[in-house]
Amino acid sequence: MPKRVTIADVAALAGVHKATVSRALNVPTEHQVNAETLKRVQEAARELGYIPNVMARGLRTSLSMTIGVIVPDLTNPIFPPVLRGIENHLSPLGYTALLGNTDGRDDVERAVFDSLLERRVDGFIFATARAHHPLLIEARDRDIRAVMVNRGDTDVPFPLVTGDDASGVAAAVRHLVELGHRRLLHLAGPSYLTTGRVRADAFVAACAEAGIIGTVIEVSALNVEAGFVAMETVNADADDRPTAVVANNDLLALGAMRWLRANGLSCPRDMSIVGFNDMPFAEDFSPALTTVRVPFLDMGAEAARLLLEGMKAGSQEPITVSLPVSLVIRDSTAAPGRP
Amino acid sequence: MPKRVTIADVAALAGVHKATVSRALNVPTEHQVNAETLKRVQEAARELGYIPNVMARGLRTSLSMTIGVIVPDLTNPIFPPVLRGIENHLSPLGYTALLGNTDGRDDVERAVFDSLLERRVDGFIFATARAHHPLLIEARDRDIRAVMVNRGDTDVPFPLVTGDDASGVAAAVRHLVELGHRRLLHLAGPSYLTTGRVRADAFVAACAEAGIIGTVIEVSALNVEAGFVAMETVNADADDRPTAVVANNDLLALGAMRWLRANGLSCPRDMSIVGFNDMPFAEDFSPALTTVRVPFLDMGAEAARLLLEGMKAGSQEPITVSLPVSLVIRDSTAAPGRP
DNA sequence: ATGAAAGCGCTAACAA
DNA sequence: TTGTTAGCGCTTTCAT
Repeated sequence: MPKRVTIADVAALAGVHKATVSRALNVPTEHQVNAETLKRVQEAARELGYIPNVMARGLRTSLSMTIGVIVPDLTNPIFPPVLRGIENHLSPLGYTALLGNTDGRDDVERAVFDSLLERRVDGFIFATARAHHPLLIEARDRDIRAVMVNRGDTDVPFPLVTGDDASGVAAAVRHLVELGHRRLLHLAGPSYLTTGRVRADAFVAACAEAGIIGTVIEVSALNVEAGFVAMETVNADADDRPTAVVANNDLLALGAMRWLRANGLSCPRDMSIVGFNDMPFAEDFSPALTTVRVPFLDMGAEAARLLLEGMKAGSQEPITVSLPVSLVIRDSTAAPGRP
Repeated sequence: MPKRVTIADVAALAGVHKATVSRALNVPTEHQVNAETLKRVQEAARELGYIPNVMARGLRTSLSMTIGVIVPDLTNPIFPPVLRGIENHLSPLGYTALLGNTDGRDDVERAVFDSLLERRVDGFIFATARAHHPLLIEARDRDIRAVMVNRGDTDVPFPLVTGDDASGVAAAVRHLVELGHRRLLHLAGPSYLTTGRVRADAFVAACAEAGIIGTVIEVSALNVEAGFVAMETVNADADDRPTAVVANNDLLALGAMRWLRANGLSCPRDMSIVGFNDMPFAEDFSPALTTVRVPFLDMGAEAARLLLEGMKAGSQEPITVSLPVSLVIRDSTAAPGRP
């Protein structure tokens, strides 16, 4: 809509050829331009309010300087920090992130993926990986540069940036055992998600090591409702019900809290709850949630770094970068039977 | 990275001219192509895995089919729903949203704005408007199509989509008065934000109408810390301290809650609190927050609709669309002096 | 209904 | 150091 000033206009005003303008206005080539000419071009550009056209440049260089970021749902509070981390790393390098939500649906993810391909993104960051994900397999077959974040795929050789889930769960179990808990319940994420499996395995292992009883229930989805529903399988009145819950994520933990309330039970007096992620405002929940903090900002930044590295190298090692997590103890955990 | 199939390859395989392929593959022109040819082209495209190059198309049509969305900070939980609303409206129409965070800094916003201009976005949605915003004035001078969302500018004629703030605040005050409160405090947003002023004015008006005492404190920023800090101006021990707080948004309300806790006071027994926005998980706070629900998803969708409408029309009426809000009563409000 | 030709704005060889 | 030339992949007159 703004009147379009092109490189030709700048060239005319500066009295040089288009190519010289191009050279002058691009950092990597500006040094091969006479200092005076450079100044003249820059002034002409400023005077005309010249704004380079990234589409034209991209067409010529076959580089869009954009990265496609595919997430299940941006309203899940863990993803904004990941995205911010990605952008923090990309922006200074001239890259822009193109966001796509899938709502957890394969057909939507396909559409998003295609749309991003049409925009010729230079690489992808997937937060939607799962076991044997067809889309990731296709991406690999197309020889696309990509990185997975948070969750991984079981059989696709893209780099993965994740939190140290096993340590996190182990720390949570240890914390509960130290408080005196002996019957734990794990609200496990769906087993087709690597986070679901890894954390469940770690839970079982940690319980075994501590010599206590650890039950696992697999939820149907990673949201508050699913957490509530999963809790309905425990008998609220039984004497041998679990005294503490380790949830696959904070949303499930929230669901468990709501279930307690709905059944006239109190957290942590009647049951302790530990979440995972330390999502924003977890400390403001009722009660403040004990949870495992995952460094999502760093996670995003590291994913972006790794992707760019792979793009530059022209090839990618399928390494897994595991970021340290930490247990944040708040008010949702206490010794069993005590407020 | 994927091997690049162009329209020429498709043309060759289908045995037609490039132009025919272009016509066949674009919905608005496909009808001017012979049915048989059309089929042949589509098959060739599919067989080769042809993916149109949006950059090339954009260069030719000078349409990028992208919309720039500028928000202060995506990790503020009210913005993801707005963005989702925008995308929900844009995607089916072939548009993509390009997101930019400003962190509330003018220089960052400038950079984001410029970067979006370089990408030749077809229009803007600003969630960063404020009184006399220089950037918006510049946007208007450049004859750019834009819409403001949530907050407005005082002197720029772009359409604005907002919640019905005045009604929301009035409902909150009425609710508190009905509970028996007579001394209210308003944590007002910065006065350079239209939301800050509009809500503060509505608060004063509502208190006047009810014939009660309404004090206003202007906070320095719209976050939890600022809410906490602002509350430190009230004397926790005084008998005539306010019995209820109406906060400009949920984050400030949260800050007020933390201040109560820090001062050994209880909400709602010692002080009732009403937020604004009904951000995600407001119902899980401690206590569950009474607040004014704003339809952010609709807000985003309406902003996108309005923008596209203005783009098509070639001109924009500076109308204000005010979306209805509703008071959601939870546990943070009660009669004064009672639990 | 289809083809021919031009050109969107830019960069990258190659010359000079 | 600067200019010349060509072309990235697509759409769009204008012919046919």
